[in-house]
Amino acid sequence: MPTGASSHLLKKLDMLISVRKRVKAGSIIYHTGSQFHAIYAVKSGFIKTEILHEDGRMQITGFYMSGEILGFDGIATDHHICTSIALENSEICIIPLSWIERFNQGSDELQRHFYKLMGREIVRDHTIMLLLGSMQTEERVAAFMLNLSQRFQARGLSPYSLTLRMKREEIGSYLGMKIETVSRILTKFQEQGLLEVQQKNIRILDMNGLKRAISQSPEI
Amino acid sequence: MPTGASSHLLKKLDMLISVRKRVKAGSIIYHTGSQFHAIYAVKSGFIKTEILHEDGRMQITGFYMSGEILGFDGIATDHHICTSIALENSEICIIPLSWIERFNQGSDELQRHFYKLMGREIVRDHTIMLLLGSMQTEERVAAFMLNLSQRFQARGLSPYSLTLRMKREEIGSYLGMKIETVSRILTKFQEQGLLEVQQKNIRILDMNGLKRAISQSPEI
DNA sequence: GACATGATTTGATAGATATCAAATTGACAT
DNA sequence: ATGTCAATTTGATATCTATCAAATCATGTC
Repeated sequence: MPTGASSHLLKKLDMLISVRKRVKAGSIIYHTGSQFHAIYAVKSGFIKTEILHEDGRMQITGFYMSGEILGFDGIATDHHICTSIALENSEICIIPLSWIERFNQGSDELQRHFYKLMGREIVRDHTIMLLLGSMQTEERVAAFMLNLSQRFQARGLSPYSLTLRMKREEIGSYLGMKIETVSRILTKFQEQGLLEVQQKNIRILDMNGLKRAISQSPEI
Repeated sequence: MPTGASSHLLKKLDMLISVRKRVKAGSIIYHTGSQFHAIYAVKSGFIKTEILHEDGRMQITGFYMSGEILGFDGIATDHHICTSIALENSEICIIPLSWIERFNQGSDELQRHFYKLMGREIVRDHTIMLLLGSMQTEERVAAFMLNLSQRFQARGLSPYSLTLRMKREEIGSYLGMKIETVSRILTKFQEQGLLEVQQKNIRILDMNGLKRAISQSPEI
């Protein structure tokens, strides 16, 4: 899974762009159907994006933390297909479309960076498709924890001590399973000595064990 | 689901680019790990892309038909994360990265188009994530058939008569289910009078019935 | 501290899908 | 036509996950 820290570009953007905004936990950054006019870089905090099907079904499509960029879902149609909501008090950088286009005219490098950022979103999505389409629930949860661990580590935090900002239900939605299943698997991992679970605080006790939990597919 | 016909840009590209190539059924257009240097527009035929997990698991991430563009999975890391294989004799346009960048310098409109094309891939991926994460197998198959139907229609073909270019196993991989399940559901749909199935030829008998098959999720 | 509320966990059971095995079909070469 | 091989379908069963119900826990309020 991609670590997601796009430090190189973000440093550039940081110098160029200073349209920062604070968003409170629970507040909506953009919602489905709204006009697309910017992408958003997370400076601090935790953001989720979710997509809604006509029949009312909803699925969380991503969790974004500092250094990651959301909002690309609006480019294709000029309207966002997702809703993005802050999971805690967060700080975001607003990067208007017009800026992107203007910068691109001037800089080959920046232009290529934006392509890469979008490309990263595509890679991330494909990884999730693989996860949802061909892994079992335990494997998905293990992959999720390892992914979070890597992203924490990429930010200078401990890869062994995770503070979840989302509810069990949101993990379940993201991973395509019910809340009870998430809970049971966390309990099981704890019993196996892979994790220590205390509400939203997860301690990874056996990193290799978690990795093994992914690879042990029934087939092959 | 997105229809995927990006006729507007493709007409432009058609005039600008004439690096066409014929690919035989079964041949690989690019493979996982290979250097990214171009994206590919399908002129005719049918292409699949698949992603491979370290432990050997494989999943098909997309089927591409005329007017659709593949290869964006390589932009993020400069190396493709998918392998793309022609499902029948096909014709593709090779659009080198260098051309894209050169064009963008000159034309705002083309530049925006490329962003939109990548954005479309992201929307497509999110739709599949929703499908894999929160639909049951019957609903997924129904959604798949309706999606194909729309894409056939967008190309001037009958939306009621579908010729599948992929095997049942490939449908299963794409939809996150086993081949037997695909087969059983097609049989069931046929018994319900929704479809007429003759090997790879599908006739849609009840379009609204298929749509209803998607929306009837157990929960609301 | 007792209470109210929402989140999470746990248990029992039902339902959906995978697995395994076998039969059938189709395409193609001989 | 006949045989061969791959693809597909079908059936019986096992496994996994969801569902429903209840208990427990955490948090904030009075």
